[in-house]
Amino acid sequence: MPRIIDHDARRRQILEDSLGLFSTETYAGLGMRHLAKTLGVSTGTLYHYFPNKPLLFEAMLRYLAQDSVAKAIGRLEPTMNQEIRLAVVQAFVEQQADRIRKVLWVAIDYRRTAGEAAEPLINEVLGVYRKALADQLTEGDLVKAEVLLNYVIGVLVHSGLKTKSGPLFSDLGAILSAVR
Amino acid sequence: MPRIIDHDARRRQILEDSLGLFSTETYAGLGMRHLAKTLGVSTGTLYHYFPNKPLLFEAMLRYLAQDSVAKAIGRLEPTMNQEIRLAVVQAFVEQQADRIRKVLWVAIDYRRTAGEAAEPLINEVLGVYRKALADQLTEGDLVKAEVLLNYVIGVLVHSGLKTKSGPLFSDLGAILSAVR
Amino acid sequence: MPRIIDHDARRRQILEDSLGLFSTETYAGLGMRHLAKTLGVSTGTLYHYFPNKPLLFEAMLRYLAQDSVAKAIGRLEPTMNQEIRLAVVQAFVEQQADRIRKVLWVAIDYRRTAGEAAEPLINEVLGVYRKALADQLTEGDLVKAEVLLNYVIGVLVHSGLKTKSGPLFSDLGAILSAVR
Amino acid sequence: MPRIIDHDARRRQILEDSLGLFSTETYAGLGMRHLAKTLGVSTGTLYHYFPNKPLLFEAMLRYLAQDSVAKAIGRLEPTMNQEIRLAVVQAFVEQQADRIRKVLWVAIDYRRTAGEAAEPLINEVLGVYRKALADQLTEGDLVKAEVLLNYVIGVLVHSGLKTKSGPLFSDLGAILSAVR
DNA sequence: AATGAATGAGTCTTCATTCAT
DNA sequence: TATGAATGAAGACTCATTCAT
Repeated sequence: MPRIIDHDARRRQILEDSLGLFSTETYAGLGMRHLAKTLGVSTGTLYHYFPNKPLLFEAMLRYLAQDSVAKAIGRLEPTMNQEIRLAVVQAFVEQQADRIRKVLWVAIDYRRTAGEAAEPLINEVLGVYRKALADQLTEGDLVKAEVLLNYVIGVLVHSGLKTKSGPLFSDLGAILSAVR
Repeated sequence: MPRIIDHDARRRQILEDSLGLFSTETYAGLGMRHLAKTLGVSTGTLYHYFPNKPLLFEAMLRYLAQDSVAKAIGRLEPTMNQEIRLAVVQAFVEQQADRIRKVLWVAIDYRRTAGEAAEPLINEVLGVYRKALADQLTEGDLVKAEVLLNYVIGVLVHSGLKTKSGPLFSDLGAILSAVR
Repeated sequence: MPRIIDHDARRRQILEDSLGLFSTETYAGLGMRHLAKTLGVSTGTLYHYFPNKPLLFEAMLRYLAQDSVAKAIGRLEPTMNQEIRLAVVQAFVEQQADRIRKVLWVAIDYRRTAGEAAEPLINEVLGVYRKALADQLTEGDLVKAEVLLNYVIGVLVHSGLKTKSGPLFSDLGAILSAVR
Repeated sequence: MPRIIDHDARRRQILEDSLGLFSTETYAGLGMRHLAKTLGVSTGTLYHYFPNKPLLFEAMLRYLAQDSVAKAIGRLEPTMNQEIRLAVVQAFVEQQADRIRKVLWVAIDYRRTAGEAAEPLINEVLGVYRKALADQLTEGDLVKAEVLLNYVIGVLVHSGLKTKSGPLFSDLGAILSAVR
C-alpha cells in the first residue's frame, strides 16, 4: 500500500509549511482558515490530516524539533575534535538561527498555551537538545550542556527581539571554557 | 463637577492587574471580555482607559519594564563593590524570576504580534536593561552587559519552558568572569 | 428668570450645530458620543438638554424645517408680482440648496427610522412647505404647489446623488407654466 | 467533490431578499445579525457570500438598479409610439413605485454613507436610468430626460415621505410637454 | 482524498444611557 | 449646569469545526 507513504509525506509537508505562519502569528492568532488559504488547501483538507488545531500545532513542534536536531548532528563526524565540533555547532546554529528561533517561538507559545499538558513534549524536545549538546560538546557533562543551552537560547531570544544584530556567538567559546 | 477619580492611578492599576492574565494567555489568546471580567470591570471601562487592545498591551509592557528595572536598581547602593552588586542583582532576578519572565513572555509576544512596529518599544526596553547591567555590573562595558543579558534571558526562558528547575544562576559569576 | 433664555439658546445652538453631522452620517450611524465630541461638550450635557437620541433628532428636524421656511418667506415682499416671486424663490432654493438638502436627508431618515410615528412631524413640515409655495407662487392652488414641491424635491435629491451638477432649476419656469 | 450549490444564484437570492430590510431600516441601522436572522441563515453564511457589509450593500444596490431598469425596458416594444411609451412607463413606475422607491432609499443611503467612494456606482445607476428615459421617451434628448428623472425622483421621494397619496403621476404628460 | 458551504459562539469595539460628583 | 466614569448589550466580523458531496 504505497498510499500510506503519500499520506505521510503530505502530512510532513503541511507541518513544514506551517512553521512560517505559526512563527509570524501566535498559535491563538493564527486561524485554521488563514493557515489553509496560505498553504493553498481547503480547511477540509487540513482536518483530513489532523484532527484539530492543538494536535496540528503539537505535531508541528515535535516534527520540527526532531528535524532540527537531526540536521545539526548530521554535520558532526566522529573524527572531529572538541574545538572543531564547537565551531561546527556554532556555525550551524548561526546559519540556522532563523529556523531554530522559530521553533523556539513555537515552543514558548505551546508552553504558555497548553500549560501543564505541555510538559511531556517540551521536556522531550529540550532533552533532545541537551543530550545532543552533551554528547557533542561537553563530553557528556549534562550540567555544562545546560549552561550552554541557556546561553544559546538567550542569544536566539535576545537577537529575535532586537531589530538588527551582528554575529550571534562571538563569545560562545569563552562561555564554554568558563564552565569547564 | 466630574466624579473625583484619579484617572492615571486607575490606569496603572489596570495595567498591573493585567500582567497575570497576559502572561498566562497569549496576547491573541486573551479576550478583552475575559480580561475585563477578571479585573472586575466592564469592557466599556477598559476602553474608557485604553483606546484599543494593542495600545493596552503596549502600555502594559512599557509600564512593567520600567517598573521592574526601577525596583532592581533600587536595591543597589553606591557603596557596594562589584562582587556584592553581582550577588544583589543575582538574588533580585532569582527572587523576581516569575515576574521578570512574565515581562519577557509579553515582550516576545509583542515582538511577534506587532512586527516592525514593535521595534521602538522593544529597543527602549532592552536598552533600559542593558544600561542598567552595564552601569551596575560591567563598569559601563556595553558588550559585556550584552553577554550578561543574553545569559539572563536564556536562563529565564529555559527555566520557563521546563517544568521544574533548581537555583537559576549557579554559574552567573563564571559567565561574567569569562567575558571579563 | 433670564436663565431660561440661555437654556433655550443653548438648545438651539446644539440643534443647529448637529445638522452638519446628522446629514453626513445617518441617524443610526451617528453616535451620541461622537456628536458630543464634535460639538465640544460631554455626553452628559447632551442628555441635559435632550432626554434621548430620538427626541434630539426630532427636535432638530422641527427646528430646521421651521427655520428654513421662515428664511425663504422673509425674502418675499407683498409688492412683488408672480414672476419676480418665482425668481426669488428659485434663487433662494438654489443658494440654500445644500442646507435644504440636508434637511431633506434628515427628513427621509426620520421617516424611514421612525415609521408610522414619523407621520405627524413629517406632515407638519411638508405642509409648511406646500403652504408657502401655494401662498407665494401658485395663487393658493395646493395642487399646483404639490407639483412644484415634487419637482424641487426631485432636483435636490437628484443633484445630491450626483457628484457635480450645474445650475439646478433651469426649467422651473417651464414646469410651473406647464401646470398652470 | 464539493457540495453542488450554485454560488451565484444563492448570492442573488440573498441580495433580492435583503432589499426589504435595507429599505425599512437604514444601512447603519440594520445589523448583519438581524439581516441574517431574517433571511434565515447564519451570519457566517452571509460573510461566506460577501466579504463585508459595505460590499453586500453595494452589490445589492447594483443588482437592484440593473434589475429594475431591465424590467421597465422589457415592457416597451419597438412598435409603440411616443405617447404609448409614456403611458407604459408611467404605469410601470406607478405600479412598481414601492420597489423603485426602496432602491432610491438605498441609493440615498449609500451616497451619504460612502461619500466620495459612492460616486462611481451612483453615477452608473443614474446613467442607466437617464439613458433608458432618453431612449424610450425623449427621442434621445438627455437634457429632457434629466428633467423627467428629476420629476420622477421627486414624486417618489415626496410620496414616500407622506403617509398616503393618490395617483402619483397625474401631471407627467404636462411636465414632459413643458420641456419639449 | 478533497472541497467549500454552513454554523453560532467567539473576537474587538462602540452603543445609548445613567449617575455620583 | 456640567462632567466623564461606568455599564452590558449590540455592532461588524472571524473562529474552529462539521459534513454532504
